[in-house]
Amino acid sequence: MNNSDLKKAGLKITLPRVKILEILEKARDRHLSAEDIYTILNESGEEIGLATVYRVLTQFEEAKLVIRHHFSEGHSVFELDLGTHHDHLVCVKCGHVEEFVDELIEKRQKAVAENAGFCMTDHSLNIYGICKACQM
Amino acid sequence: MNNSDLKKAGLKITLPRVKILEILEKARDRHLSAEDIYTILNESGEEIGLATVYRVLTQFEEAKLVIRHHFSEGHSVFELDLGTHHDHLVCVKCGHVEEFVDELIEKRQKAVAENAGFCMTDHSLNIYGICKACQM
DNA sequence: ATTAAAAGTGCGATTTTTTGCATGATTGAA
DNA sequence: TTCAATCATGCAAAAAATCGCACTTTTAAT
Repeated sequence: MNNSDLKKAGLKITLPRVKILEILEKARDRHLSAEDIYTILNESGEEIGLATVYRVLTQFEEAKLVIRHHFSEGHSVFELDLGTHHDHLVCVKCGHVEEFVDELIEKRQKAVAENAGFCMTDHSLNIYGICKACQM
Repeated sequence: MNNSDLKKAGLKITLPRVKILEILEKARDRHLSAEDIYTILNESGEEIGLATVYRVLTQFEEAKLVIRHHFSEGHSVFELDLGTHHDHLVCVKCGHVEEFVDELIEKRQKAVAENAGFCMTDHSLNIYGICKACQM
């Protein structure tokens, strides 16, 4: 995920966008909220407004550079969209996120949608719990 | 779901709470947001503040009278908690919600969590698509 | 019925997220 | 390079969601 991906998406290459992409790259195991990203930017001395962070993330979502998730915390969190579909295990204590794919579940989802007469466009499965590290 | 359920939850029986429960009862096929409920209250002439609606819904959630969902629209929506776990098919056009349970998916979820060393506390599966009615 | 304790409500203030607008930066063509 | 067109940004203002506090209402014991 780099500047040429921005270009492809019809977005100009600007400091806020490059920095935000970098931050998302470095946090692949931990999905970040807009506020998280804003804090990280501030701490590294970048003078980027919170409004810009929200705006950029929304644009990235539209451009399919990132995926927005609505975990049960309330606010949205974001991760880079690497094109490979997956579901999530979310630790409710530390926020750690693990990804998984289960073909059987995928298959059954399709079947459920079909049975109900739905034309499936998307789906999201989140399993919440306490991760290994937090159990100790 | 009635006044005695409020009592059991340690909540006093007040007009806002009773009215909000009634509204949720009548909208079982369509999950409502706080704003939706506020609008319905206003239209039926009740002078209940938006803050109260948010507060009551949060209390209901804590009391396990309602379940809060984070569908992809962004804001939370609520449904009565009738005690039977289920997942959701959500129509992205009309907001219609259908419930389903698939034992195979349930089983696989447990297995996935276990394999990852997670102690599962909860899970949510939403399938988004166009419902039968909206396809015509 | 009366009443005191506890809990709930509405209002306004606060926080969180989004938007509008004037200024400033990026881009590709000359 | 330079320049004009276009798009982005920051700020302040607006919406959306939440919280604090003074005032009511509910409750259940009398």
